[in-house]
Amino acid sequence: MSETRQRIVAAATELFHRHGFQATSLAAIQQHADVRGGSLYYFFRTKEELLQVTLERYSEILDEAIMDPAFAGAEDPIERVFEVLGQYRSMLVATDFALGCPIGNLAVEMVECGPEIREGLIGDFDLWSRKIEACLDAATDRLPPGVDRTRLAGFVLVVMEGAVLVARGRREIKPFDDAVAQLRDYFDRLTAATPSCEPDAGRVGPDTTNAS
Amino acid sequence: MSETRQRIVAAATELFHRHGFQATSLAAIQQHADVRGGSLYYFFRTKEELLQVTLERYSEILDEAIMDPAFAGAEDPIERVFEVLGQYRSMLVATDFALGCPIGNLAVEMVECGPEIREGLIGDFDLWSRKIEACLDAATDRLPPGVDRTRLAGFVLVVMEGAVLVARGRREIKPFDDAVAQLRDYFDRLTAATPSCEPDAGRVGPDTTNAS
DNA sequence: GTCTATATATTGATAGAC
DNA sequence: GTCTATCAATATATAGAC
Repeated sequence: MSETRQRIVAAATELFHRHGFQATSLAAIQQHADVRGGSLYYFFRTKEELLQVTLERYSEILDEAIMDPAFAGAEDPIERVFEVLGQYRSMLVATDFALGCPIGNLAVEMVECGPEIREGLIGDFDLWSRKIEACLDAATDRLPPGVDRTRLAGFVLVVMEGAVLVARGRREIKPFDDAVAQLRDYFDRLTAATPSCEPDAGRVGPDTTNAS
Repeated sequence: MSETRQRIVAAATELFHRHGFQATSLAAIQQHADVRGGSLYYFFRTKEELLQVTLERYSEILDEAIMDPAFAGAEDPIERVFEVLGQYRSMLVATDFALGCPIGNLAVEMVECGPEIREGLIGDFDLWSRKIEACLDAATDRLPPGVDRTRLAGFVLVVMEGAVLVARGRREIKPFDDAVAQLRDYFDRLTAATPSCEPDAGRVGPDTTNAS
């Protein structure tokens, strides 16, 4: 693995995340990677081929930057799900909403693209969902018997992407926090739900709904 | 109001929605509006100024294309919320995932932009949320007493944006349908919830969770 | 108001020296 | 492998005739 190639991928990874695919020129990538001239084409035939490699790199970063620190922040599997959301919150606030979800951004931007890009996006979405689903699997006994955990994990992904999108659009963290609080209320009701009327069913109260 | 100007705005409205802001050239807009040459600059000083007008136009289209037909499809206020989501589903399927939410797309794409664009995006988000909130207000008696309906309306927006984003990224409608089904389950649990243990609390069962 | 013609900058990509 | 030099296309925006 050439060290030059790594610098190019690292630069593309960051700039595509920050500015998007179209808004990032190859000249900017070359400058950021300290590679002069068109020697970028020695490693990648087109800009889209570079994006393809970047999408594979994002699957590695997902663990390093999101999942590992989130899982280290909590033992409880359901709390880990919300720790993951907390990682995105931290990224939004720390960068003043400059950085959102790189996969979500590209899913919006790459309307017309080759099949390789599409497969990369789907692969990253799959990876993300599976990590969350594993948490839900570990909490099976606290969820209602009939819950489709794959579907619920997909719902967490949808809420994360939507919350990041709206928060970045509005440039304020409140809509993100509100969405997470609402998802928390849903999980509270799921974990409190019981087939019949049992003592601790009283947790389904109005309080959890209004928690800020 | 010049008729030429209207044609330009209509062309920009469609092309920005379909291909995005950056991917739409002014030449394409001129061609689509049947306006030759740079006479576009008689009405708009910059491309971003044209986008600004387009954002105002989207607030009108929201009623025409989404809210009016959705509200006509159901009398029940909560059903109307899900009819709104159904409108986005129809748009995704009918266009083979080419058209998503124009506001959501621009919220992702317009990272660095002038304050006018930001205000336009926020205004459109506000308008959308208020329409949903009005539905929730009409269903106050069926929701738990303490529910923050503004926050719940924001959650519906987040789920819609996230569901459209993931469905378009994956190019399949299933993640959208799954997210809507999960939101439906949440609403079922909300409307079934009662302060204490009452007869019809049995609706909080495992069945609703697995409904496809 | 609408047009033609064009300025100016930047884009992704290529050719070829070393 | 990495560089310099450059191509051809396209972008936004402007000037000025009619």
